[in-house]
Amino acid sequence: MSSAAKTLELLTYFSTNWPEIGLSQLCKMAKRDKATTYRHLQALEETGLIEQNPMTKRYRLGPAILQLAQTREATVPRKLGVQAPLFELANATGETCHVTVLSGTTVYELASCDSPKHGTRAMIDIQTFPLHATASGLCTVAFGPETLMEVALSNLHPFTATTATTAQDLSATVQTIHNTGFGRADRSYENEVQGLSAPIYDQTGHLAGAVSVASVAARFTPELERVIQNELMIAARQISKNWGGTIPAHIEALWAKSLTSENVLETAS
Amino acid sequence: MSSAAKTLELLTYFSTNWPEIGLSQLCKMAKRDKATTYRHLQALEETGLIEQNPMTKRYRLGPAILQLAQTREATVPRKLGVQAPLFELANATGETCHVTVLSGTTVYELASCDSPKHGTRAMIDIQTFPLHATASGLCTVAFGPETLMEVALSNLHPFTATTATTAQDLSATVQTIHNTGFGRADRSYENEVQGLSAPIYDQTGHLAGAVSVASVAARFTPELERVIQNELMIAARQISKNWGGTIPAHIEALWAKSLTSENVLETAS
DNA sequence: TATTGTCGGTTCATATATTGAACCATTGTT
DNA sequence: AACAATGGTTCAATATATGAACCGACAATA
Repeated sequence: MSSAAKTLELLTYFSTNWPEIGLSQLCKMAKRDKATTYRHLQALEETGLIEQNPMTKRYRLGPAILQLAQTREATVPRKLGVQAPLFELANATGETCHVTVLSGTTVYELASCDSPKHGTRAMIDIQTFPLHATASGLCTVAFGPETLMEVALSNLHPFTATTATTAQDLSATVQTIHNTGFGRADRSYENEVQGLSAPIYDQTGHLAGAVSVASVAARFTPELERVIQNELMIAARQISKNWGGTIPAHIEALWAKSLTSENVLETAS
Repeated sequence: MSSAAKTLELLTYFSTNWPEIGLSQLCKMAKRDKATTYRHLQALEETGLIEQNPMTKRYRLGPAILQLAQTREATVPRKLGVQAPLFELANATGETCHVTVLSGTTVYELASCDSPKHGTRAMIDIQTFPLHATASGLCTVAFGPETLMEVALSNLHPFTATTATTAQDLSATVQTIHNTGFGRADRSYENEVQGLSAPIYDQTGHLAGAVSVASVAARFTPELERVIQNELMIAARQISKNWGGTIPAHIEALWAKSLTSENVLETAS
């Protein structure tokens, strides 16, 4: 691992739950030497990516981050096209919703929106989504570049009893997604969370990310699932449009089929 | 210079004007070897700080930036408390306004706001403000930590004919600011730009940044200066309040004195 | 007040990771 | 077809990162 990579990795330890970190603590977290970590922090501080709180002597993310974020959003306007549809989705479904983006072989959270409807909510507080265990991740594997499957296989960490931990499990799960057009994670990342997701496309015509709904598993029903799928389609289409892309015809076909068969199921029951 | 620092420095070459950069171009800009730069870019890409546009093969800022920005703003809510007062300031003065923050010994731009009032505007497109040549920088030197003067002295780059380039010039300029409570830069960064600024404080009680107005020098008059100073005080007070601080009494005293003497000047003329 | 533990920060010999000239494969231009 | 860009890769030389031990400051404890 390069020194630069080690330095950059330090940034990932900062989060809204853990916004300020002291030197010693950071050493423990990163499992590195104090002197090394200190020098890395200094390099980060020089560029303004982190700064030291003069009161507590602890470190926190710095102002340069905001600069870069502004440039990023000006370059690739992603968040802008996400806010409204995501808000709609959260309200329509009454659940917590996320939008993730694929960069390289990693699925990053771009935005999330909680619905105020229920007291209990599915809370997901991660910055990168595991490919094999979350609805977003699985959806990305299913419709993203081929190479993602290998990456997913290289880390099959078992989060819960239903996490796919073998190549067979995973490819079966992905196969289902290929057939339905919706990502699905049945308590496979957290025990009480049921995830559903749909792919998002941008102007390149390739998959750019996913939009997902994380339901509290206890109240997940087939009716709710249909509602969510319906809203996911709307959100995915809108976000793709805002990003300069469209949902490919083969996905739209899958969705149409999915809904039809479910309607049949419904009328049968 | 550490390898990590070199890696991080690459990020500074991305801006809204120059949002995507190819490997070779970046090498030229950073004056580094291609192999080195490539490895550095890879390190940045691994953490999602940059990504490669799959169409053009060029690099651009990545999605992880947005994550970090969200965390930063949740940790230290700066932008939030700036938007409204800055907008007011731009409208009231009819000029381009900036808010800068001090982190370590560097003055970063946090936000800017153009007024639509005039066809010509003072455009400043930089990410870090030179301490010795801009109103914000000078104001920060004047009211920030003592050590800033040394840093300022170590780089007296002559941007224009009126830039302070000697220790005497600089300390005279800073002395004036100490006396008036307003930063001032008379065409010392760009030939057509006249800058005025006021300090901002946060809950630590120390200087946290500056708010500034960049006027087109051709239309700068004593009356406009008074208007701007007045609006700067309002903005500085409001932003400091939003950041959990207040303008120290000695600064308020300077401002009160400044305004009085100017009123005298006005009635005299 | 002496003791202990922890904190942020620093030093220096050791050894490991970084470097860059030269090279390759593609692509687009003349 | 030759040329000049581009992005990407290799490997010996060496410059750079590393971490155990150390320091001074502070806070809690006895």
